[in-house]
Amino acid sequence: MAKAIPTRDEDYSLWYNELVKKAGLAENSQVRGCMVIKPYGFAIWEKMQQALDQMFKDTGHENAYFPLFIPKSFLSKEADHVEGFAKECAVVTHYRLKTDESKKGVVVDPDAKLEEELIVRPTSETVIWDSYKNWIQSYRDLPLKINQWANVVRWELRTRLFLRTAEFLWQEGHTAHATKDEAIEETEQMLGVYADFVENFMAVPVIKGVKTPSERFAGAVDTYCIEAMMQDRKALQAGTSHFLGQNFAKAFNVKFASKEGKEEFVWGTSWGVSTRLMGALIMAHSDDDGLVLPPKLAPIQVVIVPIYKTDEELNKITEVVNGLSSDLKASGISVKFDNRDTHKPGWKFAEYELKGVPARIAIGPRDLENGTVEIARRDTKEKTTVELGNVLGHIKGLLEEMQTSIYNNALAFRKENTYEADSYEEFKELVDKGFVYAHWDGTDETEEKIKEETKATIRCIPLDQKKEDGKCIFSGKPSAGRVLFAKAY
RNA sequence: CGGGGCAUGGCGCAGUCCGGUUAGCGCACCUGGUUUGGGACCAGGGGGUCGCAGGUUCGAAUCCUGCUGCCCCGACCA
Repeated sequence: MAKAIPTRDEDYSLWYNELVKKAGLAENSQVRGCMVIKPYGFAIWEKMQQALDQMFKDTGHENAYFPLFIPKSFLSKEADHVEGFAKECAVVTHYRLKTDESKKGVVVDPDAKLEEELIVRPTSETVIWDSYKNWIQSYRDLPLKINQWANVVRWELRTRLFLRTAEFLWQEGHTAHATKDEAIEETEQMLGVYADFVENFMAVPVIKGVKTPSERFAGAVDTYCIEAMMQDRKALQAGTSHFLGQNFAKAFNVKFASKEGKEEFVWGTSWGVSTRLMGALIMAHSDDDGLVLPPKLAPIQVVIVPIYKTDEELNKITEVVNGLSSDLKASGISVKFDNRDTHKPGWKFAEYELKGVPARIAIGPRDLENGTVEIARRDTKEKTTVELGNVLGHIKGLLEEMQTSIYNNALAFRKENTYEADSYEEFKELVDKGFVYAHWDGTDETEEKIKEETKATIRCIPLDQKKEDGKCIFSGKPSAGRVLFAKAY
């Protein structure tokens, strides 16, 4: 897989930024901390959206849309929630501009001050629960399982393309249930959906787990997460699913009449993944020649490049290509025939490698003579000559093989860079090299001290944690199992 | 918000220390020709308020003052 990818933070960042720009995915906007997603980047995001949306529907969810603005008072209804988000909110205070004295520009009209400021949503729990209050009266209205595709704004101090921008696109699910067990089940189910998507579509292996109290979502009782390893061996939180208990129901007074005729607060969940997944996709698989996209998410799965000298040759090639591409398309494979005469074949090869197109078919005079084509795969760069009649079968097999091979490579990489530490000395050394499983005494203080001294955080308490008695690497106090430590984005 | 760096054509940079012709190079772009199985070559051409605002000077990309924006590292976070 990747060759010569820089591992120093600084160099890796530069490499990543350059790749995102060169591949035509996104660029920094003039607007502070925001990003412009370019057509090719958005096409990949759309593939992700499509797959996720289908998975949400298959698990009984419906889409809806709620307001961008949240009255300030809503946010203060849930104490932990407001504390968690207060420091990163964009606030609308006025509703009008006017030309300034010098007539050269515009200024905020001080007479147009809002009575109650509006917050640009950093997440929608509050507006949504405010609606749910009116939607839910009886157990017959439950469960309520809704998803929203939207943009949110968080005024982060430091931004990075896709990974942390001031405005980002995401999906947020918000559900309400009659019982605690059902809500927990929903939380875990959606974590499973995310893990399934990230592993089977994005070809990125993840570790499912529960966050420690200090890393929990503001307002949640429990936060579940999936954590993935990037090629610089750092961890990236790829998705979260929260069990909200009755916190928001109580804050927004959402009650229902149970079968037994009692009035009870509903139980809630929320879960989300964002355009950060684009960052994960890029950082997990790319090499020095550009992106490596798993076939299931590649906007173009097969590109066909003609090699010709004369119009006559091009015509012959086009004839063959037309047959080929209609066969491929009939099998649900997305094909692009790049017959532009403005670029040479070599240029096109490099361009589609940069964009991560999984398979490339080249057809030239030599092939016309032999009744063959040349098929190259992006991940390994292997080239094979294939008889015309076998192209469809070959491509189908290749795309499937690449999807699993890309995943297996990422999994092997993670395994190679995952360790167990039994002493703090050992831990400090290993945590620079990747994921480290170690014993922890379960206290906030220990977690915080380790973070201060090593920059590593507890990514999660793995769901498949095996019971194993041990001693906390920091305090020496007893521990019942290892937790996952890593440096993270 | 702290620490470091940067701002010169669409992109990447040189020139700034030590002020002085017409601000230069690579890539990209346009025209013509030759090319086309891994980012072609030759010839010609277009494109710049040197981040912004003041100041010093006969003269400022270059010196001084103030401002703004961006990038990287940290704190915060998906």
